[in-house]
Amino acid sequence: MPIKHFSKPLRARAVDVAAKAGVSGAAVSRTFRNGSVSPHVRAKVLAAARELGYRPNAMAAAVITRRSNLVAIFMTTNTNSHFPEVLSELSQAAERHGMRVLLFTLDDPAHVGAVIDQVLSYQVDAVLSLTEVPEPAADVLRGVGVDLLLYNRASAGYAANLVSCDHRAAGRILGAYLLKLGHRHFAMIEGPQFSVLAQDRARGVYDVLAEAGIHRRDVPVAIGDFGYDSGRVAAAALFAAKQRLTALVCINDMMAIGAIDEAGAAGVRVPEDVSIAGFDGVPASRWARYQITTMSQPLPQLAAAAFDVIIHRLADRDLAHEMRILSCTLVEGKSTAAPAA
Amino acid sequence: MPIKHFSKPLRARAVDVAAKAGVSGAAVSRTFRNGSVSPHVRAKVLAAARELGYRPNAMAAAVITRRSNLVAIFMTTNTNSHFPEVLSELSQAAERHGMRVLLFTLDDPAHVGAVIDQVLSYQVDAVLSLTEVPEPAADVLRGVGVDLLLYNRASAGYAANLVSCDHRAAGRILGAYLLKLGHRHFAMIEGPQFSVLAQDRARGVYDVLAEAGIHRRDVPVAIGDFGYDSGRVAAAALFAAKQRLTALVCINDMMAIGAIDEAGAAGVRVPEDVSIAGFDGVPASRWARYQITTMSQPLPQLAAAAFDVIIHRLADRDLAHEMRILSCTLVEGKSTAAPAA
DNA sequence: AAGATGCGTGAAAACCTTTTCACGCTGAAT
DNA sequence: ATTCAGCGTGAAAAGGTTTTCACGCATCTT
Repeated sequence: MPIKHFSKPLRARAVDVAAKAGVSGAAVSRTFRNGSVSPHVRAKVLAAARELGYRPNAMAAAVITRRSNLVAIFMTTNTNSHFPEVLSELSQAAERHGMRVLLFTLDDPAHVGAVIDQVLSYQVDAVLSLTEVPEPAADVLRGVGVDLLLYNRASAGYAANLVSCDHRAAGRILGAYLLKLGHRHFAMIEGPQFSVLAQDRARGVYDVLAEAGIHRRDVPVAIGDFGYDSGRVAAAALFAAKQRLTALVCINDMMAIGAIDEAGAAGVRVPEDVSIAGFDGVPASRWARYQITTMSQPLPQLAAAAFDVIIHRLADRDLAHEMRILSCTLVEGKSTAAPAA
Repeated sequence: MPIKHFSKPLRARAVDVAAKAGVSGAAVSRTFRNGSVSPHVRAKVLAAARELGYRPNAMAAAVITRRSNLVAIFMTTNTNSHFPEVLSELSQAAERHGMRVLLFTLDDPAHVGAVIDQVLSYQVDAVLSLTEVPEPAADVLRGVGVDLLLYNRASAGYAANLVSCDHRAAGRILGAYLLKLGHRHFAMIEGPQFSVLAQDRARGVYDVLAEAGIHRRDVPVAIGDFGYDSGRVAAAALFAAKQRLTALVCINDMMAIGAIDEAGAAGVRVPEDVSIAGFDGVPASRWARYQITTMSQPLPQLAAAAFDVIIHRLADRDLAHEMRILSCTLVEGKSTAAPAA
């Protein structure tokens, strides 16, 4: 008679509830899984369960169901701007769909194999990644039939599901807004080369500028790394240049904030001398000091869409890859205005 | 023969590996759990496992082991300041101890019962909370023998494990620093009444001020809600008051940032006219524009200590409650200086 | 009145692992 | 030469659930 002495206070099992209610274990299971049970039996089961403090064992259920109701979320330390909001939206969206969030940090590239092992060991139903997933890892997931959903990134080189914003369109909208204000002399703080998201935003801006007859080569560019400090450095370089400049587009809010602070230090007035705009809609963009004009991302809708896709595909296995692209909305702050005459 | 048609590509089981390796299932289990296996058998098992892409099923293991290696983390939407760092530190610390993080949002008080049900259903080994846990919920956890660890909060009314900073001592250190600079005219932006953490910090400051002969009633106070805007409003009120003021202590960095911005708007120079200091050490406190003097929290050490406690108690059940208090360190920024003569 | 239909129910098989126990073997102690 | 301890191993039980299947019973059709 193996496995006998427990140190934990042992919890009630379905069979205990069944005994107490005078029904079979199957009835208990059906009651908790909304199967068809007569109201009479259901009441008895519920009463017994309450009395015993019974809670179904999700682990045991997962073993037989082959569904854990777990979604792995991949994050990085060096995380994107509005992390708390994103994570809490996701966790609540998960909860609404009866799923739970298992969190993994995907920092060390050498370690990603081990993470994948853990993820699969826990039988997650899907993986949602806030960060790049190396192709080999994605291959492993596909190999065992676990869905991978890229969250708010530009699509990877390989096929995967995608829920993201239309960053290029956001670039167009922001560019158009500045053009409409009357700006003709632009500069840009772009993101790292590898960031497709950053490239998309920039491309949108350039598109609409080109349509207005402003050539890309006439737009001075500095490159940043998405961080505050790099925004300051980049802005300093652009301000120092001789070229006339009335509108500075920063590829994310953090760098826009750095740029505004640099403007303050350099005696450049915002928005009187130069308009500065960003992307993201991070909380700090709304601080009274900054009030940045920015393209804000629909965080709750993104999270909802993500679980929509996940649930959808879980129900209807082997569907084609799904992509959901949402649009960003322009938030008119006080960092932009018509250029001086 | 129930349960026959799988839609998922089915994964290799231990018994499959055993068959391929020509050993028993027990040997496979022992190999993966570092039990005693001869090198010869271990090699055969590993080879077969690799070939089949086998990964142990953590769910099935949890059922029989009664250990899930899962730690529930409770967060809130309206989250504390350096959330990304905290969460990534915790997730990595968990990984180092062979544990995984299951994330829950504990926003809606009416909903906390349901969350606890889920937590227990997933057989988590411990709960680590970044937020207040209502006493009834804590009681339920204690009732089933699941450890509750309060993370960076002042202790709750009830008994629980605690890993936190010595906020009162931090208050003392910061107060002493300002006194040493020569300040005698203080004001304070405190936190909400209900926040014991905020009260602790304030108490520390008042303690050291009193020892220097400055009475609490001579320190003007404004109350904020930890947010940027409330920092501005509070600072505006204090600047407007007649009373002389050379040092403004804000109970967290976010409000200190608001206060600095308000000073800028009100024509009060920092630190020439007034020194401003905060608590936390959030990333924005290091932005070139602010460079706040602040009491920084030892985030990595906190996370490590948390899992230390969890592992420790898991190994040695029914130990007394454990408390680990770490100290904060003073970061001298540029928002403080000796008062003008 | 006889058959068909439907629904709620319980017994038992199934899910995938871990752990106990007994067994055979080797090498040490008597 | 015998007993003893120690170790690696496999068979089988255990863990807590879900699901199938068959069965009884009531309701509906002709």
